[in-house]
Amino acid sequence: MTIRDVARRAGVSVTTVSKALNEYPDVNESTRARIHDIAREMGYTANPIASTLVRKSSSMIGFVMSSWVRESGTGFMNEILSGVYEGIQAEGYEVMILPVDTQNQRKRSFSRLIREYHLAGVIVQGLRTDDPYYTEVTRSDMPCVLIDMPADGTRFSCVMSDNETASREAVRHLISLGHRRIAHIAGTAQAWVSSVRRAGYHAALEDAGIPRDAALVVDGMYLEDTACSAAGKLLREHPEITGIFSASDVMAMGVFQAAREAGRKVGEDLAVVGFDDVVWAPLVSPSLTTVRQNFHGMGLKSAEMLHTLISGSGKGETAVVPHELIIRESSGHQRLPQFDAS
Amino acid sequence: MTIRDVARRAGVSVTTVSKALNEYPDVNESTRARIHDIAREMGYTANPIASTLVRKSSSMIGFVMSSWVRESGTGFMNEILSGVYEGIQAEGYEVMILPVDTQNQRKRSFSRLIREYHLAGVIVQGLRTDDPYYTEVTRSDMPCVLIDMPADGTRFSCVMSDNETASREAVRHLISLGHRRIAHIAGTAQAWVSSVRRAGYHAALEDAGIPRDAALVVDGMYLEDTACSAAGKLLREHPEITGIFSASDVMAMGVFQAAREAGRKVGEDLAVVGFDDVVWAPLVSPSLTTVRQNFHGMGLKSAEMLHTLISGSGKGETAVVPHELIIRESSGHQRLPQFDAS
DNA sequence: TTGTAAGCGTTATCAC
DNA sequence: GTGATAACGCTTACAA
Repeated sequence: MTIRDVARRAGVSVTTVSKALNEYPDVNESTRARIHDIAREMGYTANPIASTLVRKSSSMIGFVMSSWVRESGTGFMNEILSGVYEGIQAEGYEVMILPVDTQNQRKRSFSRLIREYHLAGVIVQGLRTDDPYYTEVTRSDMPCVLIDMPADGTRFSCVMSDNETASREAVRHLISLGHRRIAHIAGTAQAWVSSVRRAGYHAALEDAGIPRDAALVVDGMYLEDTACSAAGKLLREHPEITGIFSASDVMAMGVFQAAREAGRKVGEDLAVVGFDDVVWAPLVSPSLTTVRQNFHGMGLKSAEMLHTLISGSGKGETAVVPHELIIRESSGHQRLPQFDAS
Repeated sequence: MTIRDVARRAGVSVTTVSKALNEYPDVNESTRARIHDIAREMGYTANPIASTLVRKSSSMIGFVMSSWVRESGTGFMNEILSGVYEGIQAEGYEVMILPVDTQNQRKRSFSRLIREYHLAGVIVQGLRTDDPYYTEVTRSDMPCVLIDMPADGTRFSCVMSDNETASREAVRHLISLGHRRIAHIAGTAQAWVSSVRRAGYHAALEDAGIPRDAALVVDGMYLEDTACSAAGKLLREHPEITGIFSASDVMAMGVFQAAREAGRKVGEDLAVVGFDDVVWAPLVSPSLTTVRQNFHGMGLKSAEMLHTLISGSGKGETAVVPHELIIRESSGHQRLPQFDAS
């Protein structure tokens, strides 16, 4: 069934049907109503493929993410996507998920895909700033919302947690428990959030008048293994460390392992705070004190902001989604003052 | 840039270009080669929207799943999708994810969406057999692969774990440890896998000559809370139970909770086996003995089978993806014979 | 306010 | 082997 059938049935031209259904102003109110009724009755909806072809713009959006496997186990991609899908539902977008696969990167160009399918806009999540797709997407003039990435222009919107404040609070928590020698396991240098979280760590130290020590900041590359060996080295060379702030929960697990190997007890003689609050954070032993990010909220917000951009009803802006420090066992209890004098 | 530009550049008609690029036989080999070269040089690729419009078939497939939120925390949707995306990559399909949202079910008809977008086929995951979309999709003549669902026709393909054997092995494991009074927390009756897992449970009992007891099988609805209260009731009314086989890891967590409330020690005086091996199964305390499903493999296989169906190069069939019983702490150790005599 | 007709970029039909 | 030409189903100048 096509628009012609509706036109025939309504006794008008296809033009009128198209205009009526697309809510153009230049169509008689009663005609419009009648056409709407008939269309509903016939169960007609415009073929999106045909209208995309002529309009050169679809109601499909792209969701560019790093590969599925990389996020496997943390579960936050699900959260983000559930938010995105909730956000698009009202406006009737569809979404095309475009996982960046480094292996096939040469084969598929997203900008090509986006152009070919006339995607209305894209949401980009957690790409490194040196990822070819990052520049490819952001260089285009496509409506674009970046999650957890900095905007280098006003044409985009951004949604993110307040990573600096969150990190600052996490470290302040450690300080309030009496810790003074606090290390930081940072993420990849190429990931923008890493530098921001590091800044928050530094800010908290400064707030408390604790001098920075570059030797206490190591790169864990967001990988459990790397974090484990980095933390191990740290604990060996600086046994006076009593607190560690890890830029991700996954890396915090590496710290747990390193602590075990170093004969330290997390939650007792070593306080650990993570970042993300992944699903298993409350389940590990000891349960992990961490910064909860509202991933669902970020997905939802990004969908809403993308719609704003697409509809032209607003400019690009940055949205901050509230976080929350979740205190569990791994950060332990208040340290007794005398323990500090080591 | 369109096909006309390529045609102009090659000094042939658009028809010839189209035929050459689509590998039709009736085009001169040298012409074809030249056109290919020019197209590559110009970076031309056919507009999929336009070709979908005329071909009435796209290279996009649908992935119908239950809502994102429902799977949140288990992480297996990621696994399946990572497999699906790996499987489609070679053939160049795109994927449109269609999460079933019970709230908006009336608003969106998938068969309409599938028809409108001329999807080449669909993969359906874990819908209940009484879900309207299940009948909607399976009743259509669309190439279709069902994950974890029974095929009621030869037009579909199915991919699943051997749920019966897996359950049988899980329960046999409990029996081999010396357990005789073994309860089963089943999933929703409407989910097909539930009945199969229950059958496996019964088969294992029969294998060991242990009489069935209907009172030891309860419905946990795949929910942690429901499983918790069901298991609690079970442990209260049948304190002689020493082993519980749960049809999912999530429900096993409900069992853990119920055991705690009943003063039973999982892994010591109560053996628990789950199903799925979700990401946090090794992290809970005690770590969970469970059946590992190869979700990535299921996704991969389903993509391959869907391609077979779409390309017409094969009939629908059922693929079984290997599972594995992962023995951890929750099933405990060999029970001493004298403990049986209670 | 309504209708006619020309596209959108392809592929399919059918002559040449 | 190759090329006009007519679809595909829709939107949109432009004309009425």
